[in-house]
Amino acid sequence: MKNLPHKTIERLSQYRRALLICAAKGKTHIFSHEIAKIQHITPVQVRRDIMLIGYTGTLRKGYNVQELIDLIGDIIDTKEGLNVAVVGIGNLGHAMINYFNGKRTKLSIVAAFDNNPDKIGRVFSGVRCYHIDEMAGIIKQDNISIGIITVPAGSAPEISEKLVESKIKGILNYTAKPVNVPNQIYLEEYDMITSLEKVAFFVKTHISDNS
Amino acid sequence: MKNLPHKTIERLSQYRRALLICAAKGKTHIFSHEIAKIQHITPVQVRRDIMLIGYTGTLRKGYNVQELIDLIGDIIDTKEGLNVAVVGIGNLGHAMINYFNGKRTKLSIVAAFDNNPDKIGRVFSGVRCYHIDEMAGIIKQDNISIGIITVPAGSAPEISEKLVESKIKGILNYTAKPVNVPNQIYLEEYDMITSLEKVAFFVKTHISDNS
DNA sequence: GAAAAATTGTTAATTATTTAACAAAGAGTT
DNA sequence: AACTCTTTGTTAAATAATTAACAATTTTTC
Repeated sequence: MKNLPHKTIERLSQYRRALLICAAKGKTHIFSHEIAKIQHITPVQVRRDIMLIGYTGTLRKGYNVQELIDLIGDIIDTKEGLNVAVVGIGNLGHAMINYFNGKRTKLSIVAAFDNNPDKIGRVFSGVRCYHIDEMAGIIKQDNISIGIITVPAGSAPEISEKLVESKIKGILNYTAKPVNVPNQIYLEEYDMITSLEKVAFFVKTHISDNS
Repeated sequence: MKNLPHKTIERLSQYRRALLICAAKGKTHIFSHEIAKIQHITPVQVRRDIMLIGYTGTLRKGYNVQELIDLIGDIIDTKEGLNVAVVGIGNLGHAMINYFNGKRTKLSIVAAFDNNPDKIGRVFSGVRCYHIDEMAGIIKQDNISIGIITVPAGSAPEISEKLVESKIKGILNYTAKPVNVPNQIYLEEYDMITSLEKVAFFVKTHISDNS
């Protein structure tokens, strides 16, 4: 169980989300093919992922929903939780904060940063916005481990540098501009234009090869 | 050159973005290792991707920036372009529209849909918002091929169904809830919580194995 | 003009991920 | 109690993606 594949990690997060919904509906057990259906993947893949984390279901009854939720939590969460900051309170940053509001998770967005004076000091969906220059101080004070970059693409490198200086541990960069960070910092980049262009490509070539 | 790997498609989109910036700066040629540096990948991978699309650089001079931009365009764009609609004008939908504004690309967001009466009829960053019930009509009339779902997770299945009925060809689902579509429709799903949980996991296990 | 350095293009090897195959075993059926 | 069906867990095979290795060739340097 030492080295889980990256893809498995992603799926575990998704399984958990689906399982929480099932639990809320009062479902106590679930089959691999049911999870698979929800996630549009194969039952084998679900079973294999679950095998990798060392959980065992009951033959002909499936997996215990709550146990599986808890186990996934043990794997992907930290006990104490991690604090997160959003840098850039535009629409995207705001969406990010809203997204998390109410989601009970071990990840909490505890601060936001921007350089627009109109935003400094205001509280957005429960998250206070500070000036970017206060970043190092707040990140230390609030023990923030992860920074989400949602500024305009042009400012991304500068922001990422500031996050690095502030001793951040992980960065999620949502701008179209790739940033460079020392490699003890975990960096994940995602860009919506690429995704849309990818969809466009497959629409163009009318390949329909996803489940 | 028939079957490009999915990952290559994504990278081509990213290369092009980087190349456009280079071109704007007046750079006429670029080496594989320069592109690699920008994208944090290896030069071999860049060369291999470029090989796959059948382009050939000049030994010791690198690739012609403009030619490469044009060729990538031939591959991932359609000649006439494709029209896109955003469903759900919350922060995320709004971010999506802004993101695209001014980006010269063969993809145009030409319509938005929402069910909030306050938004119907308004124009957001140049994109008119219609009621969700008008979807089928507008999608047909404006020849829209791709739908981006940015509604609250709970409404995703319903919206996706409406898009399918409207004969959409590709869907990009940004909600945390996976949707089911017939498989001649290309579906791409992305969910920010999963990404953030993934970063958290790798921060937790302080693995620093990305370039 | 020979040698060294740089850089592409490509095949082969490696690694990562998914899928197939199937044994094992519980539950229901006759 | 034998038979059938279902579903898990796991090994093996297949597929996909990345990386290594290196020949070929142009430019630069001596």
